[in-house]
Amino acid sequence: MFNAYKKLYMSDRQKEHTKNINVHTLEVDQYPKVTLSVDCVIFGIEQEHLKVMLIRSDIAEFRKQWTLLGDLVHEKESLDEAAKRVLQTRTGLSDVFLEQVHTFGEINRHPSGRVVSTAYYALVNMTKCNLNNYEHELHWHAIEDIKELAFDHNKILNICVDRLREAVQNRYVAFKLLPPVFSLRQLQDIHEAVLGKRLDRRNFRKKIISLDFIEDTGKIESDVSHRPGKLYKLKSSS
Amino acid sequence: MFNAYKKLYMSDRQKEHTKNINVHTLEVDQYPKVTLSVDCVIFGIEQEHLKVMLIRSDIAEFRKQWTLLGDLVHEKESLDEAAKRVLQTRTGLSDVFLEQVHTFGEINRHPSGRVVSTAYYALVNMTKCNLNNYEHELHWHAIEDIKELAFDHNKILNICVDRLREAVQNRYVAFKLLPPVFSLRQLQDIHEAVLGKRLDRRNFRKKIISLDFIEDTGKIESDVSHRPGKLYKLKSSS
DNA sequence: CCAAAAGTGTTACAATTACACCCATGA
DNA sequence: TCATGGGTGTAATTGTAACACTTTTGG
Repeated sequence: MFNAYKKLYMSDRQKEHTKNINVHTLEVDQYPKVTLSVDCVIFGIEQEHLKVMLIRSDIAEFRKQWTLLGDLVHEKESLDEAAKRVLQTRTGLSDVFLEQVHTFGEINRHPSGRVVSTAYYALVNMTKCNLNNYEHELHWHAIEDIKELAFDHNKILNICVDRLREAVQNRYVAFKLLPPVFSLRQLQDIHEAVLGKRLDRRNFRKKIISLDFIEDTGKIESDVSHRPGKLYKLKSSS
Repeated sequence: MFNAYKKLYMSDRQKEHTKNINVHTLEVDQYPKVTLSVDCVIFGIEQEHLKVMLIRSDIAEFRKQWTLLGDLVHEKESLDEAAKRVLQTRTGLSDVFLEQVHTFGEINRHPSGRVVSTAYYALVNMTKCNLNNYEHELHWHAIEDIKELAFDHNKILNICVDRLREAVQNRYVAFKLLPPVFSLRQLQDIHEAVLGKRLDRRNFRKKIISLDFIEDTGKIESDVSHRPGKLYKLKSSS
């Protein structure tokens, strides 16, 4: 009743205004639509270097420039599903670490028309990837060697690298790359590659063990030409 | 040449496959499009409580339920611009703290059809807001009192509250709410309201002063019925 | 002089960093 | 026996958390 009363005092212009600005009060069919894509920043580690998967663009404006792996979002799939699909198509992998980072909605970021793109990043085991690199030279690139990418992909890549580093340091997502049984050296190698710096072995061990995620299997490495390291596994509660 | 050679060995199915999955190699006009919206979680502080601006939905499915402030993204505006526009339209404010958080792309999140929505959050000075609450009951709600919202807006709100708390603690965004000259009590009140808990006054002062963002103006509060606090301002280097 | 909030310093605890020697293995 | 990397502890530093009394103002 109080609201009805107020409405009497609302000008037509105010009404019009209020009506038009709230999507949640209206049907959406007649509204402008845009093309949506996902871009996946697929990270892997090889020889203690953080690498990212790139492909050659062949649209005219960016001929021969490298780009991230992306695709348009289909009509009947969510953003997360689209990102999983791109990852699965390019690497053959599913069930890997994949997270949304940011959505890039500038009007002119794509030369062929308006494309809003949501960036995801993934951390995958490169040795398990099944690359389909017949066309467009799908390849891994060390991040320190990457020069200019097509579109706004340098920006996207930089944001995703920051996010990956944050996730490795604070959420220990590097565990997701490990085999069921692993040495602390393997884990430390991943951390060092992602962070791009060496870590103190003693402090690293102390920290990881204090997290109480892992337990000693009693087994050790074999076939190494030095003292073999202990092998650990995730605690069942993790 | 190496690539051309490889192509000879690529099956038609592989070619088809590779071509279709990379948006960056194709024109986009013929692709499926979706409706894009932004949802703004507009935070304010009143009486030491964190509040958020909500409005009543009037689409049938959610009649009378509260929703965040959203709108469709226009054809010629970026996501950031759309979020600024929503904020400006609802509060009359521009130049406030506003950041993108996450994009929600589930297929059935909106009952009227597919709407992908990018969530932003803002922290505004409630006393400067010029609310247009004639229709749909645009109002502030204390976050601890919020029950069920329309759409997936509880989820969006929760993620944005977490983000705001992180930003206040680690990036000190509460400074953005302060007038040019302020007391440490004002700053602490904002922190306490956002975090939902009391902070130790001595530790808080020590921490803030150690950041070296602010300097003493030499002035003190007036018109308070107790010992007046010192007034500070941001250092010019900040 | 009373009520209310401002201002202030020390101690304990936790987390992080720096650092050097011996050990187990394969070659 | 040598080269390689594994395994380990301690001390210094830094950051965080807990805690109580005196001061200044208005009423």
